[in-house]
Formats: sequence, structure tokens, C-alpha cells
Amino acid sequence: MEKSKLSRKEREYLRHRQEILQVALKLFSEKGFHNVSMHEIAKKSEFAVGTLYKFFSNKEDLYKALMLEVSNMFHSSLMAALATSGNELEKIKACVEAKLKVFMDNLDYVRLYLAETRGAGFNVKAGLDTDIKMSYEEFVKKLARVFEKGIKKGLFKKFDSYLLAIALNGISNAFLFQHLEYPDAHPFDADLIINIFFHRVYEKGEMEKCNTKTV
Amino acid sequence: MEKSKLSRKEREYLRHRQEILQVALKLFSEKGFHNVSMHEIAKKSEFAVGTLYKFFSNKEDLYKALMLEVSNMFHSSLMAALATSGNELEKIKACVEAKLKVFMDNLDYVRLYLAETRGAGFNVKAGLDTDIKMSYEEFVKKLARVFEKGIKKGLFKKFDSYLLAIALNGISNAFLFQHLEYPDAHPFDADLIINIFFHRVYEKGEMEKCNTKTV
DNA sequence: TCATATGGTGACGGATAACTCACAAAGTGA
DNA sequence: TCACTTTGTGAGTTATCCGTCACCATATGA
Repeated sequence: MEKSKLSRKEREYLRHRQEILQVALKLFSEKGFHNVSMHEIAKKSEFAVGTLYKFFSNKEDLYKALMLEVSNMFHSSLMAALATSGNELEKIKACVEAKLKVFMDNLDYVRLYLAETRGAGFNVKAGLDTDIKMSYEEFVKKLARVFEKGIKKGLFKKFDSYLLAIALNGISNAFLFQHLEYPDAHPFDADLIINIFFHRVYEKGEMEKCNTKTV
Repeated sequence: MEKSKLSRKEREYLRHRQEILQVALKLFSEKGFHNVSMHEIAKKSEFAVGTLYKFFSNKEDLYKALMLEVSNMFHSSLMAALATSGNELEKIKACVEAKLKVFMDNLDYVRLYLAETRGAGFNVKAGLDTDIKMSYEEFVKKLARVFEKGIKKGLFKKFDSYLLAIALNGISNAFLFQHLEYPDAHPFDADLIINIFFHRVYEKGEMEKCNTKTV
């Protein structure tokens, strides 16, 4: 009982809670918040409706718990990637790789996450989207700071670092969307993204002479 | 009566229909499909509920009509841009410019459009998202063909043209999202996008020597 | 002026779904 | 075995909202 610091009861409670969340995740990601009823979640998770309300005070609360889990998982893994050792390019590469990996491993979560962050998040009245957006914002800023440092070092071209961060995220998100829609149609990987984005943004030494205006 | 080919009645009918659509657009883009009731649309458009059903057979139908309008507007303007004269780079630049312009001029539409295409489109049972996605798909393919041609001409690097199209769209979408969230915070324009994307993807003559692997 | 048609109305029916609560079952400890 | 607590139950309550339909009002035309 001491090895995990939680009593059997507590662990059971958490297991049940987790089971409900898993079922809810599946359903929400398949059909969307408004097209899933508490009865449906109850049935599929083999609990009674009333039981759900012992775990979550209402439907929105359940949804929020789910989204928080997602957000935290993604956030911590991306932040960790940005904190790896190495130069700025390596950090960013690690970040793209981490993103693809976590996202690929949690496609149901991604579907929900994107619905909330990219599509307008109409599912929850307030608070949640703010939290998630702040967390996302924090990540983008950290990424921008890496770009900034890379620019100062002369590694990258002098674009607005924040916009570079957005652009890079935009590319990787685009590929992820594509993957969600057509999983096997257009294979891609982190290297590809890095190549498209950096092969030309990345700048060192003799590349300078390539800076002729293109337009 | 002949100058417009429509009777006064017919014109009034269309005007009323358009008024309803405008109100619905505003509401849907603010609160999402499920958080807007027909009563609300009725009230704000100063028609009775029953009247709405004279124009649209149900709520979903109203929403579809709206989305079709959007989709067609965006689609035709993007396709037109891709069909302009000029080399591949110019076509693509025209396309990015057109996209930014139409989207900026119709931010309410964009919010809805993105909710339907990027977030999972759970608002409508079937058919609509398929149509929109097919239309989007058609555009991406045409864009990819332009890339393909540019690659064959030696203008662009040898990436998978379809993936390039996705990446470019990803970047411009990312900026648009950003703009929707924080309209004045991080100004950007088509040139910036083109620069980030092409300054290094764009390839000619002496740029060849820059092709050293970056990673 | 009156009959008819058309566009417009909004109270109402019916269905669905979130949420409650009185109760049952299972577990616990003596 | 028995009292008591905890966990789980699901029929029922309440509220919302879609969609209808019997009914106005205005316009048109004879």
C-alpha cells in the first residue's frame, strides 16, 4: 500500500476514472462533443449514468479533464524536446520529431486537440480553451526564443522569430491533418519537414550569396 | 424586370434569404453550430421561426448553404489565382495573395470554414464535409501540379509536389489562425510567407551549391 | 370591394439529453 | 452475523430546441 502511496481503493477509483476517460476520448474524437451523450459514454464504459457524475460534475467537466490531459501530455513532451542539449537547429529538430511521435501515438487525442485549438473551440464555455491556448502560447514563445538565439548566432535568417515558430508549427500541423484524413496516402517524417523548412532557412557561411531577392 | 431576369418577388426572396444567411453566419462563427438555435437566428434576423423553414428545410440545410457559399467563394478565387499567367513562382505567389485577401475580407467565413475543414467537422452528418474536402483536395492537387511543373523546370527543389502544396497551405493557414486569435499582434503578408517558404526552396542557377545536407 | 394567393407568424408537440436522487449492492470491520 | 459506509444504479425530472401547422396580413387582380 505504501509502494504507490495510494490505497487500493484510491487506485481503483483512478482506474475507473481512467476507463471512463478512455471511452469518452474515443467517442468524442469520433463524433464530437455535442454528438456524444452521457448515456452513450455510460453504456460503453459499463457504468451507469449516475456513476459518471460521481467522477465528473458534468459533461463539460469530463471533457475538460480529457483536454487537460492531452494538453499536458503534448506540452511537456514538446517543452522537453526544446530543452535538449545541442545547437538551435538540433533543438528544433528534436522538437519536430517529438511532436510527430507524440501526436502519431495519440491520434484520437490529436483529433480532439486540433478541434479545440485550430477549429474554433465551441465545445466548452470558457476557461479550457484559454488554458490550452496559454499552454500553446508558452510553447510557441519558447520555440521562438530558440529561433531568436539561432538568428543571433547567424544560424538562421533574420525573420521575425515568432512568425518562424508559427510557420514551422503550421507545416507540421498541416502534415498531421493530412495524416488524420488519409493515414497512408502521403508518408512524411520529421526530416522532410526540417528539410522543407530549413534547407533554405538554415543559413551558414557560403549560403549568404543565395540571398538574392526571389520576388 | 428584365434587366436582372428576376421578378421583384424573386429578388426579395433572395434578399431575405441572404439576410438570414448573414445573421446565421455571424452567430455560427461566434458560437458554433450547436450553440446557436433556430430561435436565435429568427430573432436576430427579425423573421419568425416558421419563416426560416420556408427558406431552408432544416438547420443543417441552412448551415450547408452557408458552407457551400464559403467553399465556392474560396475555391473559385484560389483556382483563379492559380490560373494567372506567369511562371510557377508567380502563380503560387498570386495564389497566396489571393488566399490572404479573400480570407481577410471574410474572417467570419474563415472561422467557420476552418472549423469545418481543420477541426473535425462534426456539425453536419454527411455530405457537406465531403464536398468541401473534395473541393479543397482539387485545389491542393492543382497547386501540386504547379509545383510539379516548377520542379521539372528546375525552378524548385525536388520535393514531393503534393507535400509541398500541403506545406505551403500549412504555413498560410497558421498565419491566418494567428490572425484570427490576435488580429493585430503579429502582422504578416503574402511576401513574408513566400519569403519563408521560397527564399530557400526556390532554386536556380548558382543556388545549387547550397544543397549541402543541413542535418 | 371582395376573393384568392403568397409570404410571414409563433404557440405548440415531440424528442432528446443533461442531470438528480432515492435506492440497491458490495464491501468493511467488529 | 450485523450495522454501517461506500460505490454504483437507472428511472424520472427538467429544460432545451428542432420542426410543424393552423392561422394572419398584405398584396394582387378581377
